[in-house]
This record gives sequence, structure tokens and C-alpha cells, in this order.
Amino acid sequence: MQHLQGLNDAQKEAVLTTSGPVSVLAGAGSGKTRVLTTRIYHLIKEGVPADRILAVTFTNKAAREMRERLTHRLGDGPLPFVATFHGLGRELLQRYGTRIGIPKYFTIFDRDDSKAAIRQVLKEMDIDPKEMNPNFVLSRISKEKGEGSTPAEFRDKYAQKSFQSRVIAEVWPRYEAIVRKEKALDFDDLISLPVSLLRDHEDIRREAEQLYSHVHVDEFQDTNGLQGKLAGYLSAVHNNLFVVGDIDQTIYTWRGATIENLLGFEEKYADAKTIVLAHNYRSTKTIVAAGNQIIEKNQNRKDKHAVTDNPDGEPIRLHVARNAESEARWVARETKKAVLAGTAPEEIAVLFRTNFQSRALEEAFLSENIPYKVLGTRFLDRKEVKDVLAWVRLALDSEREVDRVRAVQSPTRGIGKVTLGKLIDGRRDELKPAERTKVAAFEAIVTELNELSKIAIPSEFVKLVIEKSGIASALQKGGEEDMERLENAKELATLASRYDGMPGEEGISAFLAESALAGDQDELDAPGKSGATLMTVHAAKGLEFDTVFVTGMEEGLFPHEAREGEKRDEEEERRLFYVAVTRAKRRLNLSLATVRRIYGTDFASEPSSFIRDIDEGLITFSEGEDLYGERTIYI
DNA sequence: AGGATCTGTCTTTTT
DNA sequence: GACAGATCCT
Repeated sequence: MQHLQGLNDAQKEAVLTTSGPVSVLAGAGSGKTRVLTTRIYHLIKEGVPADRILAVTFTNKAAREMRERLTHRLGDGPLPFVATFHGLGRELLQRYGTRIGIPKYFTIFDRDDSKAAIRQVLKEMDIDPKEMNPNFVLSRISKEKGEGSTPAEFRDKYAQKSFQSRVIAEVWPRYEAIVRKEKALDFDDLISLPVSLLRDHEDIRREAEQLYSHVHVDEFQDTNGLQGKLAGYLSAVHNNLFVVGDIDQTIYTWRGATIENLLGFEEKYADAKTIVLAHNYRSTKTIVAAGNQIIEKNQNRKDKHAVTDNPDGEPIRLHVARNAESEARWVARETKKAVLAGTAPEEIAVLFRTNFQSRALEEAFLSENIPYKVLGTRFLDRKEVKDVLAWVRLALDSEREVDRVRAVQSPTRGIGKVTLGKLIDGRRDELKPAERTKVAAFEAIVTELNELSKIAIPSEFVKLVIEKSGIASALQKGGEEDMERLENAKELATLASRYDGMPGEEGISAFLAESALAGDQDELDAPGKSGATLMTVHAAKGLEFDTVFVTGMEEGLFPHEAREGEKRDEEEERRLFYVAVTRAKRRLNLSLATVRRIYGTDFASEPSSFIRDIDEGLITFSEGEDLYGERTIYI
């Protein structure tokens, strides 16, 4: 069995244990992705039909990479179904959803759409958004949905507790009504609806249990209760459930992830086999040692010690800068040095705890003329892109109100708040003749595009939308910035061309679904971009780089200070730091600023307590030139 | 109707 | 110090 070559004993065992429940506890850099792909390949070679194998990954990017690796090994043969939990949920709902009244073509509310809906509800209820933060309401509802709770259960349980809970109990069902009216589903629905579907409908469950004979789940430590259930349902008959994870890399508990799925695996499945992958193939001894030292400070974990045969490598560098700008300049210059010394720019990552830190870094990279890309500012979140997508959805279904409101104003066409209000309330007869003409013109465009959606291929259709909607001509009149926006809009057509092989509406619908489920890491694959990558530590999960900078190593920033009234989860912050450190293969740099500007005002900052978790002997120290004589830092 | 100007808010982390 | 929402002005 040639494909087993180069695997260690534990890895081989994981690949060859092809029946029954298996959990693999895999440390950072222990080759878990390789084990996963090899196992799937092995199953196929052993005669398991590819389409009966399921692999659930954490990001779309990871799914795409796995598909590529498998294609590489298998050639043109059929591939297993590889997707995120949300992609899997979508697939199941597409298959069975009509039986519980879910429309054949549904759209997916992203975070912004959901927030807008919450805002709308709060407004209807006459609640000042200052009193009730829509973000807070949404995250609370989202968490409840992630635990499988319903609005009614929530009301019975919490409504008496506090004013906030009372409001949420009222907002939630109204929010659901909006989502349903738009023939949409939100992120949580993509998990919770399949679960309730399988739970409540025995006939469907029987069918679904037969879909896959072997189920794989990656990053199992960051799954929530419902995701664990979903994996359980799909593997209930054959029990071939293979999960991979590392409790030390659990960084999404704030989103409802429970380590219990992984920790309780052996209890839940009595015949489960547990395999530990402790050998680190990624990093130098220095980095592995630092990782061990950091994570061992946590109490709530299982003892696990990573080892490696790699060379000692260079010491970890710690740089103290005067302020964020100075820190960024240092990072940019060190990046340049590394590139000149032969490191590929794609092998360099600059990490930070919070998104706002990217600004100073970006400016420094720009002024030092170093190519870079930023994750997190999603292409799909740009206004012009969202406008085009709204038009596309509206063209498919002219009933969609949220999209109609958006489309009618992009570009502006003399239809304002008042006219729109009359339209929404169905008071068409109150329109003045001039308004009537404008509305008719708008609706004619929508109708025309609807006809076109049935015959045009997806990429062509997106181009038509940009033209016919008037977005193109409006932006052509503008300056340089508008031209760039137009380019962005057109880029969407390029993305849509991936679906040109599918017929009209089906292709467009698949394209819309991918857009809605695209994550932060997917920016990495944006064509034509190269250079060092700037991103949050969360976004770096599952990735590896030759050289890593972890910036903003300051108390209150990393570990991040909890907001008032919430408790800070020190251990999760430390796991996050562990993730950051273990991304590095050869070079690890930490940096901090003695002054950090927050909301435009400067605050003196203390070095992060996490730095002290690493043995002093592993670190070399440097400080910014603009800091001379002021070295009073005690780390 | 839609742009210009002013104001208070906000920053964890995201499929 | 940016950015969205509210308010004012044309």
C-alpha cells in the first residue's frame, strides 16, 4: 500500500481503522489533514464508492484543498462530498427541505442581512437601538439556535428573568418571520433545520442514514451541540464516524462550540477507538517547546506533549515598539528582509487579535512597498458587490423585499423613502403619475432580467445585471474610486463563471449559495493576489507559514479584555495564542507597542502576560530605535 | 429625493 | 478616528 508510505504508526492506524467510531486527537502540525485525505483515498481504493463518503471541514478553503488533494490522487474519478457543516446543511435541505415547506430555491442571510432584520424588528417595536444593541440580540438568538432552542422555549425559560430577555423573546419570532418571508435561511438554520428534520421525520432519517457509509469531521473541537448531533444522525446506522480535533485549539466557544463533543466521544460511543497524534512535523524545536510551555498553563485540558525531530531553529524574537505605527513599520521591514533573503511572500503571515490592528500594518506595508493581502475585509461585503447580488436575487424572485429596497436605490432612480413606503404597504394607488412612471421603469428592468435569468449562463447573467440595472453607467460617470467599484462588480461575473456549466437558474442559485457561505479564508484564493498575508489569529486556524509575526502582544489586547459585564475566558485566549504560535514552521516573531491608540486616544500598554508563559531562554529581545532610553519594560 | 453635514457609537474573535 | 444614522439643506 504505497499511499501509507511516510506515515508514522499512529497515522497509519488512523488511516487503516476503517470501521467503527474513531477519534483522533491531533496536535498542531501533526499531519491530520494528510491522515484525513489518505484515509479517504484508502477507503476508495478499498472499494467504498466515493459518493458514499462524507468529509466535513471547518472552512470552504479547507474543503477545496481537500478536494484538490483527492483529485490529484484519484484523477478524474468521482469525489466524496466535502463541505463545511453549513454546506452540508444546505445540501440536506435542498434534498429534503421541500417536505417541511422550505422553498426549493432559498437564499442565505449573511451576518449583515440578519443584523438588518433585527434592526428592523427593533424599530417596529419602537426600541431604541442604543438601549438594545442589535449585535447583542443577534448573537444571543444565534447562540440559542445553535443549541436547538426555539423562540417559544426561550420565552418560557427566560422571559421573566430580565428586560433584555423579554425583548429578545419578542424580537426572535418576528425576526424568524422576516427571514421566512424573504424565503431565506440564516447560518444557524442551515444546521438546526436539518437536525430537526432528521429528528422529527423518521422516513427522511432512514433515507439520510443511507446517504453516506463513512463520515469524517475535521476540527471536531470547534463543533457545537447541533453539529455533533448532525454527524451522529448521518452515521447512526453504520457507526463509521471518524473525527479529528485538538482541544487545545478550541477557539470558538463564544460561538457555541463545545469541547464536550470531542471529550465525551468515548463515552457516547462505547466501542470508540482513540488515536493520539503527538508528533509535530511542522515546527522547529524552539517553536514546539514554546507551544508546549504556553498550553501547559491551561488547567482545563488533557495532558498532551508535542515532540519533534526538527532542528532547534532560531530563537523567537520579541520586538518592543513605541506605538502601533512603529510596530507595523518593524514588521513590514522584517518582512522585506525575509523576502530578500529568499522566503516566499506567501510563506509569511502577520497575525493580530482584532481587526482594527490591520490598519496600521496595511499602511506600513503600503509605504514600504511590500505586497500583501488582508483577510477579513471581504470582497463580498463591498457595497457595490452586495448591490449586484441583491439585483441578481431580485431578478430570480421579484417578491424579495430586502433586495428590492436595496436594488431600487442602486443606482438612485428618483424613488425615495416615501414612494418606497407606499410600495411596501401595497398603497400603489396613492402614487403620483411621475412616481408611477419611475416605478414602472424599475419593474420593467426586473422583469427583463428575470426573463434573461432563464436563458443566460451565470457569468453572462451577472454582466447583464450590471448593465441593465444602471449600476455600470452610474459608476462610469464617477471618478477613479467608482471605476474601481465597477471592476469589483465585474469581478463578480468572473466568480460566477465557475457555475457556467450549470443551466440558468440552477447555476445562478448555486453561485449565490457559495457567495453567502464564503468565509474569510476564501479571500486567500482571490486570483491575482500575492504577498504576505495579514489576518486575525482566528482566520489563521488550520494554516501554516514559514515565518509568522504575532503582533499586539499587550495586556488587554491579547489576551483580550472582556467587555463590561462579561467574564474574560483566559484559557480560550491562551489557546488562541497557542494557535498563533504553532502556525510557524521556522521563524516566530512577537511584537508589541508601548502605546496603543484606541478610539483615537492613546493609552499606555503593558506587555502581555502570555509572553511570560514562554521560557526566557527561547527569546531574543529587540526594541525600536524611537524607544531609546525609555526602556522601562519589564516582561 | 438626495446630497452634505453633524453626531454619537464603537472593536473581539465568524461559519 | 471611522462610520453609520439622524438631521438639515438644496
